[in-house]
Amino acid sequence: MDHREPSSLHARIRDAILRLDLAPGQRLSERGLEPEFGASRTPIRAALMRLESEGLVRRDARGWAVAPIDLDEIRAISEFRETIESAAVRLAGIRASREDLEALLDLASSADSVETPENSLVTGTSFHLELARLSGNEYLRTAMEGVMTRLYRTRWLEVQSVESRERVHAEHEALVAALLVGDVTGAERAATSHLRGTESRLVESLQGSRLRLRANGIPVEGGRA
Amino acid sequence: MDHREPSSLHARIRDAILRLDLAPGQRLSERGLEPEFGASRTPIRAALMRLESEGLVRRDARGWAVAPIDLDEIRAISEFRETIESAAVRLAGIRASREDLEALLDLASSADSVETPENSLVTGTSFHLELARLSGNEYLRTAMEGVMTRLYRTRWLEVQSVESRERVHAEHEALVAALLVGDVTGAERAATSHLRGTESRLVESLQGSRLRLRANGIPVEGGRA
DNA sequence: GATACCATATTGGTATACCACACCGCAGCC
DNA sequence: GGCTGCGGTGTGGTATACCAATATGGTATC
Repeated sequence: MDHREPSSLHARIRDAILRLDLAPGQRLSERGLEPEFGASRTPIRAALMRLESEGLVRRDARGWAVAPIDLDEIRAISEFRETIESAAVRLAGIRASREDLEALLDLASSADSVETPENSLVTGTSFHLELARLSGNEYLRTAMEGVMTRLYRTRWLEVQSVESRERVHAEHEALVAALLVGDVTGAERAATSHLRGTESRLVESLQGSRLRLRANGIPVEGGRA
Repeated sequence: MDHREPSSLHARIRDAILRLDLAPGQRLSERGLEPEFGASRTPIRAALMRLESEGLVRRDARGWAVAPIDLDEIRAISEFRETIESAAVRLAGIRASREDLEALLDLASSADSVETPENSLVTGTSFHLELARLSGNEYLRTAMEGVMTRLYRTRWLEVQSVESRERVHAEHEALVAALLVGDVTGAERAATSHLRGTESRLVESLQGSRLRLRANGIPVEGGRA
């Protein structure tokens, strides 16, 4: 690290996991993380417990491990997400002000989200999180946050190609456009088809890259196909 | 407690909160809980952190406090719950086996759930949790668990009258009955109207008992009415 | 050569000492 | 009499020592 570290320990370990610096499935030990993150066991333990509740880290009889990427889990989360997101769209359609929606459109239209995978990932996350916030329901927002966190690592695959990034970009814009003209059912439909397309492409890439990921030492569990 | 304590520290503090032995809003200190629960700060701290992630305890600049009961939050959770529950019913209608549904009907029909407030509370919680489990989606189940936990304390009010308990009992039976004959939309409708009725009665009782609760030193925040 | 056993290192779990900060009350000064 | 400053007390945050359980690897024996 060449600059100071303003983030909390939790945020730093979280980022290491989300950026795949800590590989899925990798075992972690509290003492082993001490030198790496320059903290003692107590705060590291606290961070791990919080990460456990966010689904990024697991604890078993043998100790801690970075949560593996599991195809069946991805499918279940995607299904859950569909519920959350369509409720969020519906409520946002009722409650969001025009200014809110225009700000959301700005976010969705942000051109540089297409430029790099990381931009696309970050902007896409913000978009869905902001949409959930506009539902006016804090619990929907929190649920969406959990979903985005749990899907983040696999979405690295989704944003690799510029075509994918452009498609996501366009679908986000279309969704907000529908909301802006008061077409809530259209927006819901746009959200659902966006998610279904995204999920199937995600699962496909994941299946396609299982061998590659495994070759890099990243275990990929589950998956019927 | 007249019997040994097999439960984890987390479960014991959780129960104390849910049974209102620890009052909503009450401040907690890590050292203060040591003698009360016979553990040292480290595990108490761990339990508090977990309870924080479950929404039963809060942390602010001044320290820890039992989460207050807030009318606006109840409304938001109820709205969130409607989303979760109707998705759960729909998926359970698709995926649950006949045996699963019959077991659920047994649970819903259990006569002693009407007898005492505590029975009604416990059985009702199990019912909705089991229903969510039958959705086959672990994330829906977890979300339902969070919802039931957050609503548990206010539901003490709902289960006071025998009429309430009987009504809940009947509505649960009707919901499963609809699922058993394959009437998924009917079951969804039953769930939604059940929740809406429950919520409005809940909020009403809560408003009605604000003064009483406050008189007992239990703070009740929020509420437009 | 295989197997059983024992020493050891590593794990998370717990207890506790110390720290910095913040609030509160009392006392002394203006 | 009121205001200001200072000390005491209580808070969570951190570091660390110790414990029990377990996995592991090497060695000795059969």
